Amino acid sequence: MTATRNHTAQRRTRQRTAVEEIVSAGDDFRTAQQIHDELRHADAGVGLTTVYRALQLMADSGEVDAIRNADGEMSYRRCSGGHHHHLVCRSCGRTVEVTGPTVERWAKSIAEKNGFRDVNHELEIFGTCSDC
Amino acid sequence: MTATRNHTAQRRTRQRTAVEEIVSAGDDFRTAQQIHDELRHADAGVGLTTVYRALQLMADSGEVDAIRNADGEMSYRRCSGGHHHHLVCRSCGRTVEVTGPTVERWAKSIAEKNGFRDVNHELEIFGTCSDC
DNA sequence: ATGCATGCAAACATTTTGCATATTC
DNA sequence: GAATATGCAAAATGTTTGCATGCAT
Repeated sequence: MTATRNHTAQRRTRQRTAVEEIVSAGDDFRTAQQIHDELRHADAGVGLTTVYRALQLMADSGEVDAIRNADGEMSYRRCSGGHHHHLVCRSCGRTVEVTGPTVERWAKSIAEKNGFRDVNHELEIFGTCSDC
Repeated sequence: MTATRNHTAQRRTRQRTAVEEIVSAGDDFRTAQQIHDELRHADAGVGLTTVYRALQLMADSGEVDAIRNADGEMSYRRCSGGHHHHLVCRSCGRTVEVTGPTVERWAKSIAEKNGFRDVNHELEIFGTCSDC
């Protein structure tokens, strides 16, 4: 058989590039709609549908982190690389990435103690930041 | 001034009781709609709107845990009391409640180290359970 | 030239709200 | 009897999909 195509053939389009640029530019989580607004503001001419689709693809490929905010909306942020968690200010929304071997180890061990394998976890810490 | 009423005067109604019973009966997270289905099935005669409202009140008062599932729907589960986290089998959905002073302390300390106050957190651990 | 990507509008799904009516206190 | 709770239908919200057209390859 011929070489297996990695995934789907990703095509480089003006709008997909625009979404990537906007996402890469920021440092915090933004919803698809916020990103669409910014693109609109920059006259990038990218439809909301396309933004949704682009972000989904980017999330699938691990290019961005996708989390769900308190309102149940998806938020996206460029991924800083490794595994990490988020410390979110519940007042202004400021986000700090945190990592900690402590939790990693704890989660893994408690899961295995319960007979779970192939473990991973999601952690969000909420608080009020110093500016608020 | 007259005594301040604690919150709103909660009234005991047939339907609110029915929701509480269904929630107390189960052990896993269910969406408002699933709970409504079960009530419907039991001919409890409780409207979907009421189920939503009842669950919101119960969540506010800490009577149930409310989390958002992967699809962004709210799920509710009777609260076993204290603060805890969930270990979820990604194959069969089995849920184990876990607690751990380790994470609690870690989350609190890392948050405060970043200048965050009034901290709380949400943690979900996913894995494959021994039965799967 | 081929076929994935786009974008509009419409479909969808979940949750919330307005308001008349029923029920609890 | 006063005030809250209910329930329907409709609104609101966020996201997805169908399909004709455009564009990258």
